[in-house]
Amino acid sequence: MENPISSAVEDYLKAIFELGEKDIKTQDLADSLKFSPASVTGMLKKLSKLNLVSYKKYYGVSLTKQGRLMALETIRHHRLIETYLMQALGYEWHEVHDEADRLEHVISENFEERIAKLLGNPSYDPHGDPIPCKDGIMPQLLGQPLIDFAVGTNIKLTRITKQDSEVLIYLAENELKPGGVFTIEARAPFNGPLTLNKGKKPIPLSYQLAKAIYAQAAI
Amino acid sequence: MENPISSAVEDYLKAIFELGEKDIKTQDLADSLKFSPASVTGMLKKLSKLNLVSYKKYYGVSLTKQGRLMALETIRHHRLIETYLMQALGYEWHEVHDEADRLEHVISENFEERIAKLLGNPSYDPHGDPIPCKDGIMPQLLGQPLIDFAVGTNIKLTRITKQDSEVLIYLAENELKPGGVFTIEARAPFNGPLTLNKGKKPIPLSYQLAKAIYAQAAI
DNA sequence: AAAAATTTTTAGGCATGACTAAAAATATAA
DNA sequence: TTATATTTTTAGTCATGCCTAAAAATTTTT
Repeated sequence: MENPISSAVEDYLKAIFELGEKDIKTQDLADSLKFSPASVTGMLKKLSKLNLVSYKKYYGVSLTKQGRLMALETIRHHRLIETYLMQALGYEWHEVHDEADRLEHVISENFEERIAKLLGNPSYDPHGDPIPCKDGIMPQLLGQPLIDFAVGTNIKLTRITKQDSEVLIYLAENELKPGGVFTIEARAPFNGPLTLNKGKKPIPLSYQLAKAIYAQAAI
Repeated sequence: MENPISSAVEDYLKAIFELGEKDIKTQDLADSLKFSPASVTGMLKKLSKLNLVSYKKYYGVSLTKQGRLMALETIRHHRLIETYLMQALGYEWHEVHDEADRLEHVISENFEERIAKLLGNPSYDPHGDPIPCKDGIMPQLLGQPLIDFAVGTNIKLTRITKQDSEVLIYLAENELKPGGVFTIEARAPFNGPLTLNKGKKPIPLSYQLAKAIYAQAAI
């Protein structure tokens, strides 16, 4: 009767959470999970029956309070694990995501607590993503997209919202990670690339990429 | 066509390996895995088709070379993880087994290598069980069962072949773990209990338990 | 060696969770 | 507003891997 939650369910809840507050469309979920829309519909019915999701046919889904909490727990696992892999096991930035995607479903409360404590209960992971607290409270998102800053501004990076290996390797090579301080050197018109500088050589970033990198104004 | 190996398959291979060299009976496997004999038969047919096992109906199973290597890899994962959990995360002895049983199926080669290196490529886990090398070579088993030693002998514990929480808690409380040095103080006749001593108070061990604890003669 | 007991296998089911193809609903265009 | 296009759902499959009940093979007893 009281079945344990499967990783499939956890993946759906996480994906719904990450698609936002509004009513999520079947298609968007299917794209995000790389499943067929038909499969998604099937699972949504199941999640609905489990009261993890509120689902209106042809209209969209959103998480119930319970489903949201469950999504947050998985995300907490994921982000703690990513932090731990880098901090304690010397993983590179681009290596952590896939590993965390598997581990997040199997670690115990015990494991979670131990690594959280060891890391000093961090509020942000190595990408600058907030790590939800155990009570489901999410630390605030820090910063705004790079493209929102004027040329000449000094900024401190807060968050990188990309996880493609190639991008992360490029960024890591240029020390573009949360905490890094740079100046916005230039910005080409018509959604052209943006150039950062740290005193060394300038670092060009495509418009798309600059939209995915968040920062705060710095001294 | 080329499917990834499931954890179910890994569990079967591990169980077969741990039941020994000889032809393993369906019933023994079923008991060990806590599945019905019918389910075991079904899976054995599948493993046979995958060339992981050589299976003769009504007779028994044993691992093929390939299956053995796969079993050893899972066991290596398990034992490295147990070692890591205690050494790096401060787990208690009795907490590691279940956690390792879940993690062993999902960690990457990368993870395995990193924790192995961090631990200094250990050859034995916290229970004294040998950790297979990556090439499938198993370090030798150390020691003999406690009941093989004469009263008065000084012994060094090498291996505890039990994983019941309660037993492990009892043993840990009395510092009975691999490396511990004791004297065999007494042994009751007719397969009665055995008493160890370390200068403090004597530690009684049931015959059954004493059979499951291995040691070497010490100074 | 035949009968009885035990073990193992076969047969048939079920839950999970993916898929494709076709039907139905909704949204867009004419 | 009707026709067309798109999205979503339904219907039906399939693989995995467990289960129980019954049949078949093997082992033990008499």
